[in-house]
Amino acid sequence: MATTTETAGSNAQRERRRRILDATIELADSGGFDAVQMRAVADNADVALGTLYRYFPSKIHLLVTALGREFERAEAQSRTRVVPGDTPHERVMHVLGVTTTALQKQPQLTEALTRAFMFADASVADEIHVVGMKLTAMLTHAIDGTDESREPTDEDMAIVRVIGDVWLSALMGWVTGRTQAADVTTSMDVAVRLLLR
Amino acid sequence: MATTTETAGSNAQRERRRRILDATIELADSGGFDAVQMRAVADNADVALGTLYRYFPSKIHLLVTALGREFERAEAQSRTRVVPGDTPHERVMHVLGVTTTALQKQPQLTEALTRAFMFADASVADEIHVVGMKLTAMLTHAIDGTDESREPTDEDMAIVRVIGDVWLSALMGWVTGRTQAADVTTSMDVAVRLLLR
DNA sequence: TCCGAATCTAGAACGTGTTTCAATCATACG
DNA sequence: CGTATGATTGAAACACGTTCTAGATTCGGA
Repeated sequence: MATTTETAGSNAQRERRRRILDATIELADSGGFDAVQMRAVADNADVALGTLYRYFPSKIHLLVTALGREFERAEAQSRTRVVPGDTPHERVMHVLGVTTTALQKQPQLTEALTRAFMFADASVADEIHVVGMKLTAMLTHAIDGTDESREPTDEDMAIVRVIGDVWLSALMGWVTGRTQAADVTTSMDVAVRLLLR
Repeated sequence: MATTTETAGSNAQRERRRRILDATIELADSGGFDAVQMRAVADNADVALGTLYRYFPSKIHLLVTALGREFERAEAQSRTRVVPGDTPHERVMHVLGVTTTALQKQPQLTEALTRAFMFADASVADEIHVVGMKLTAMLTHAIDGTDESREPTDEDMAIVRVIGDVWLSALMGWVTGRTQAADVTTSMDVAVRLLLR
């Protein structure tokens, strides 16, 4: 297997990388996007500012990479369980509900990661793609339910993409303080009802 | 009628405000979000930096207000015409197609305004709301077609909101360079097909 | 017309993302 | 070992959004 970014370099380098991402999450969790200041991340991770920039070329790269790591964790956990619910609608809403509840418990972290995701440009396309794949995997798994053998249809994929778009918009409204947390769930419910009928 | 922000103040003040927004659009059109630098806007509009900040408390307010003015213009024009197409699907796609084509002709401007819209927080809620209403008006008008008497149903409104969310996500992908211009149209077509059936 | 208040101007200054650079340190290779 | 190569450090410097200040200008009301 080709060495990925996570496993490349010496032990000391992998350690530095981990410390940087840990510091990023901790700062984001405590104070949101604005609290993730590059000097503070470098200090908390015990690296020099220049080193931080050698590992992550911008604040956006840093945060989107951290988002990928969190998503990785969430998706791994979700993969181990059967999604409850008798219909695709129920199952999709369950996944979205669980995820949204988790995000609401760490609003500052969610704000930081979502803002970074929204601001990311083409140079972050790879990390963005990772996140998109994980979300797609979770949602198609929910649509198909326990029928492991069923391949997601093109229609399933299209629906999942639209749901993802609505979810991002709803999150955007929430993290920017324009809507309430409950509105996220409402939006998703309406969209899922329109799409899965 | 209550004096709105656009009509308040002396002639000189209305002139200053117009010059500022004109300079904003011009800079955005030529170089996108990054080119809209507050010092440059102030210079091009022949006002002092402090004055610019007296009129618009942040770069985001400035750009979202400019977006509102552009949307106002587009919606006024669209109001004067009958949307061609025999079905809601065709008519909605026509409106989205025309709008998307227009945006693609000014990619830098679109990038600047879309990024500002995405980044706007609660303090810009009023300006955001204006934009949302105009988009909703255009789309419900397209769904209902020539039947002026028909009131948009709750379902219509819900569909329009979902379409707006998908549109924003698609635009986001495009202005950040992660997807091609044609992908915007494709996304919209898929979403509209799923929603208007 | 004159005065006080509001507005405008020019410019300095500050915070944070980003870049740069010389000096030091770590590592691999002869 | 010794050395070359690259990584890391510490610190300065730059860019741009934003804030602040002191003086000039404009405006509305007595």
